[in-house]
This record gives sequence, structure tokens and C-alpha cells, in this order.
Amino acid sequence: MKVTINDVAKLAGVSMKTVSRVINKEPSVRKKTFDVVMEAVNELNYQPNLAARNLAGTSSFTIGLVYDNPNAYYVIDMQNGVLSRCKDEGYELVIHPCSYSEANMEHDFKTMIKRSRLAGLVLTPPLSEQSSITNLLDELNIHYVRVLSGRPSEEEQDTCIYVNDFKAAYEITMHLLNHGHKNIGFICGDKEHKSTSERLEGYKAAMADHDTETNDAFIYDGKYSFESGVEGAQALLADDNKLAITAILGGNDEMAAGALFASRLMGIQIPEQLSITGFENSPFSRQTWPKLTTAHQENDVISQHAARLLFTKTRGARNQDKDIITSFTPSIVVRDSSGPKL
Amino acid sequence: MKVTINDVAKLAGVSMKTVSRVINKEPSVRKKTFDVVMEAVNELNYQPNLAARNLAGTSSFTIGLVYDNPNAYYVIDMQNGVLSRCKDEGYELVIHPCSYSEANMEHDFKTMIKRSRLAGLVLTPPLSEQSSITNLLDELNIHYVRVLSGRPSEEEQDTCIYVNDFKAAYEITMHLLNHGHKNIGFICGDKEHKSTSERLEGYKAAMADHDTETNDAFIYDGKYSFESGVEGAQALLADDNKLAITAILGGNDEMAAGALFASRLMGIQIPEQLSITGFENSPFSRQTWPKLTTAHQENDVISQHAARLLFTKTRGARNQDKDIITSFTPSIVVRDSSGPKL
DNA sequence: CAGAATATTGACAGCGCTGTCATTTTAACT
DNA sequence: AGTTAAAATGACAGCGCTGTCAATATTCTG
Repeated sequence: MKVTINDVAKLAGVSMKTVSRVINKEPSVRKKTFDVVMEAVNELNYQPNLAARNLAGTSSFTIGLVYDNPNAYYVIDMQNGVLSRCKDEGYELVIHPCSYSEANMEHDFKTMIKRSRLAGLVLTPPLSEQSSITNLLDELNIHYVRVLSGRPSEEEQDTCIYVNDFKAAYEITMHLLNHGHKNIGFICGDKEHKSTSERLEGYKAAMADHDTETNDAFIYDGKYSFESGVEGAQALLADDNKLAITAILGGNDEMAAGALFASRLMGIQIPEQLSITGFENSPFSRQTWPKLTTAHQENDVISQHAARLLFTKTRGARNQDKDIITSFTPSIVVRDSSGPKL
Repeated sequence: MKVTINDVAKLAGVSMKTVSRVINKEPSVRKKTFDVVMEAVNELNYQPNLAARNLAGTSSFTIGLVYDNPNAYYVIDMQNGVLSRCKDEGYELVIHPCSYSEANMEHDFKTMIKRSRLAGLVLTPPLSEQSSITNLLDELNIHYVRVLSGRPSEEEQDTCIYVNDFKAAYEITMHLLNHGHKNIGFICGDKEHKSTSERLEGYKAAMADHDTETNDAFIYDGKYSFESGVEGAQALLADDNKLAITAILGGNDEMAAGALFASRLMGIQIPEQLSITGFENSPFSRQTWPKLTTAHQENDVISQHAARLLFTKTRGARNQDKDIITSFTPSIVVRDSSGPKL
């Protein structure tokens, strides 16, 4: 029933330790020995026991995914991406939702780390932006990889995966500008999130490059929620601006969906009278009518690479993974919620 | 840095084994000894190492959550509920998304189970309805608890958590009937899902009890997706029925949101001309305008109880948890998408 | 209060693996 | 071929805990 390393060793006619070397892809195993062992592994359908590996070894085969993000779609994508790599590499994943506000977050963290010694953590935004967290982890000597909004910086390159929100926002703004829009509103997400400022800066940069003036009244401070999108559109399209604004960039799809709702409520035709764009290409963007033009963020791919980066950090020099992408730029997906200014 | 059971034992002046007894809440530990040990545990902030426990013990401190559900909100809720119990009880959670269609699902399953010996699994719908899965688990001698749509049956009571979709659908239908609606459409979810038939039966039962005739043309076979909701509404409100149907029950919120969209597209006023209701009280139901009347399903609570039930099954007779609820009935939340027939 | 029954504790092996270090085999030289 | 260096393999301890069973402390008998 239960197959152990000893069973494999016996079948292959080698020592336990040699089997261990093979499954850990250690060097200095003769090719022939390797093959013999692998054959035995396959024949017995051997799966190394994670608990034993974690207990015996200096490195652990468990990583954690930490998130504090209300967006279920985002979280699931991140989970699935990390998970798929974990499966491939024989790692186990411990998920750790938490909220930054919790006073006992640090305690929770430490508990998790003590219970299962972790090889490392993947931190997702907005938590990944908190220096209090990274300081804590540095102190505890825990490896981590952060997924961040922003442009890559030299020194953090090997511990971060960047999502170039700036560039994507730039491009989506340019898309609208090229369609003749000049008075373009922007509904910001939570101020505390780095993605918010990155996207806003991208928007501003595009406006500047297009010699189009930005108007502070066209920028709405919101939260990354549907309701906030509704409110944002209502504010931006209030009587004073109603005729002026011909396009609105939503900070994310959820907000854009809210803005779209609010606009329709006001009897505004989309995209004829108003173009609306989202950000992220989450299911939200496909569940509106018309479907949202947005920036496609490959969260599952992003998180896969985050996991890969973490693995190379924990595995030391050998077994390095060379094809890790550390910088992603969401690509514009043009759908039906945006069009030329009429 | 790292606190082991030996450190606690030394500090408390007892043997390692006694500490083990205390943390496992075994009987036959003198109250005084218990207190002394607990004090040491707290002073050192000791957390038992999961890998060691899993390796040494006959029972494991890891459970799995298996799902095959495209609804991110649902999955996150289930995860969080199970996770919160795991934290309390010192268990670890391994999440296992999978798709039933995958040929290698059985293999994946076995691999997961071999890698980390599991105390048991929580199965969520629609996977929990597949007898091929439960047969496989029975064969492998794995404990499991299933979350199911349907009315509790005597024999399965102690391995299932039931969600009484029938009753909830009955009530939501009654709500509409009491508002004077007679021609009520129903948009079904995936036929393969038990929840679909349960909800449909509830609808039919209410209609019957209210002496209202059901019309097969008012029932649309769909899928649990937004798009399907759109199509369902379009079909139900096609020319022949357009004037006849005054209310539509969506199989879930996502479909109801789709139906609402489609209706607005056709220029139908909600709820004046048409009442629409959802099911589940997911964020979808709050991100439509008007907000959806729906049936609130406490997924996080449901999954907490599923975890508790699983724990009692694995822990043998002692440490039984007596307050487990095994049957839930979603409660109707009346919002703005439904109203009296005018 | 002796002696038996019972409750409470401890000693120790071992779960399945990896790290260390010793041993054997192979390759690389005179 | 004979030596030496290097590569490949194995023996064995031990990771931190739990299960078993033996040892001790406590309580209950008459």
C-alpha cells in the first residue's frame, strides 16, 4: 500500500540514499543508476513523503501564498498559478489570507511559519507593498518573492515580479486619445495601493505625451470596488462635466463595471456617448454590456513565475530556472465599451 | 529560535510525552500537570511541528479541500471557512482544484494523498455528487465530508453537509407568487448539478402549492454562467412570452445578473415590468442595478461545519464536536430586483 | 494500613526521509 | 600495470513528534 524510499531502493538494488539523490536531482549519480532508480520509482509509483522530507531536510517543500485582496478572481488566479508550479516541483502550498488591519497579523504569520517550516512565501499586492511585512520576514529570515505593481528596479530584480501597470495604463490611455478623446476621466482605486498611483501616472504620462491637458476634476479618488465605480462615474459625470468627459478609465474592471452601470443609469450610451475601460481582464470585464475594453493581466502566469522565482531562491545554486520572467506588461484588449469620440 | 517539544518538557519539568499528551488533549493528565505544561507552552510560544506530527502519528493534521467550481466567490468562501477551523484546530489545509473531465484526476488525487498523508477531504459540489469520486475514496480508505445540495437523508447524515436548495427555491418562488406573479420563468443551471434539480423542484413545488400551473416553456435549460443568464432571459422573453412572463428566477446570482442585463437591453424595466431573483447572495447580487433579491447561502459557515464534521470523524470518539450543523437552508434576501406584479 | 486497582507519567523506538562522512568504484594519470 | 585523484555510493544518525509499554504515583478496597 504505502511505498517508501526503502521499497524503491530495494527494487532498484541501491541504497536508500541513492534514491534520495535521484529524486532530488543531485549531481554525481551515474546515468545508469539514475535510470534504474527512476524505473523503480515509476514501477512502484513512488511519491516521496512530504512530511518526512520537511522534517529531515534543511530546506522545506512547503511554500506559502499570502494575500489580502478582496478580489476573488485575482486570488484564485494567483493560487492556481502557484499551485500548478508546486505540483510540478513536488511542493506543497499553504494559503494564507489575512487582512493588514488585523492586529494579530504578525502573530498569525509566526504561527504559520512555526507550524510548517516554509521554504518561502509569495506575497501579493497590496500586502507585498508593506515594508512592515518585508521587514518582519527579513528579521525572521524567511525567503519571499513579491508581486508588485511598478517598473522593475535593479536591486530588487531577483525577489520581485513586476507588473508594469504604468505602461499598460499609458497604452490604454493612448488608445482613447488616439480615438479622439481629450477629456478623459480616471477613477482611482485605493490610494494605499501602489497599482493606483502607477496606473494614474501612466494615464498622466500618456496625456502629457499627447499634449493633452489633464484636469484634476477628471480624477476621482475611489476604492477598488463596484460601488466606488458607480460613485466615481456619478461624480465625474455630474452636471458640470457631463458633456465634457467622453471617456473614463476605470482603475480596475470592477470599478469600470460600476461606472458602466452608473452611466447607463444616467441614460448615457456606451460607447457612443462615453467610452469606458477597465483594467485586469477579469470576468467582470466580460459580464457587462457592452463588454469592457481592458488591460489583460495574466495573473496565473505571473504567479507561476513568482513561484518559480521563489524556488530558485530556496534551492541554492543548482537546479536554477533560467526562463523566469520578472516583468509583465498587461496588454490592451479592445472590446466594445470604447470607441471613437463622436 | 526554534522551540521543540523537548524545550517545553524541560521548562515544565516533565517528560516529552506528557507535553505531547497535553497538546493533544489526551485524558489522564492531572489538572496540575496540564496547567504547568500549558504555562511552559505559552511562555515559549510553542507551536508543534506539523511535519513531525504527520510523520510520527497514525492520524494526520492535514486535510484537503477539493473543488471543481468555476465560481471564484464560492471557492474563496469555502476555503476561508475551512481554513478558519483548520487554524483553530492546528490543522493544515491543502487545496485541490481539479476538473472532473481531466482523465488524470484519479492520478492527481492519489498523488496528493501520497505526498501528504491526509486526515480527510472536504468535497464541494458538483464534485461531491460524483459517485465515482466517493467510490475511489472509499476504496482508498480516505475520510471525507461532502457538501451537497439536497434534503438530508438519514444514512448519510454523518458524512454530509446539506444545503436545502429545494426549500430556499420554494420560498423564493413563494415570495414571487405572493407578489401576484403567476407566469414565472426559471433559468436552470447545469443539468448535471444536483442544485439545479433541487432548485427546480422547489420552484415547481411552490407553484403547485399555490395552485399555479407551471409551463414548460417557462423553464430554460442553461449553465451556471452569466452568458447563460443572458441567453435564458432572451429565450424566455422572446416574442411569444414577452408579455406573459412577469418574473424570472435565476439559477444563481451570476445567471440572474445576466438575465437582468439582457432584460435591460430589451428595454424592460426592473422590477416594474419584470422581477428577477438570484440565488446564493454572492457579490454578483450586489453588483447589479437594481440589486438582486436572492437566497443567502452562508458558504463560509457551511464550510466551517464541513471541516468540523471532518475533524470529528478523524479524531475518533474523544474530542467530539457536538454543535455541528449539517443542514442549511438559504434565507431569502429581498432587495430591489423583485416587486409586486403591476 | 497492607494490597490491589487505577490513574498518571516516562523511556524509548521509529515514522520516512536528508545530511554527514566513510567507503567503494571508476577515471586519470605516470 | 600501479598509483592517485575524483566520482559514485552507502551506512548511519537524527529531524520532532507519537505509539507502545513499562514504571511510578495515587486512590480505593476491606
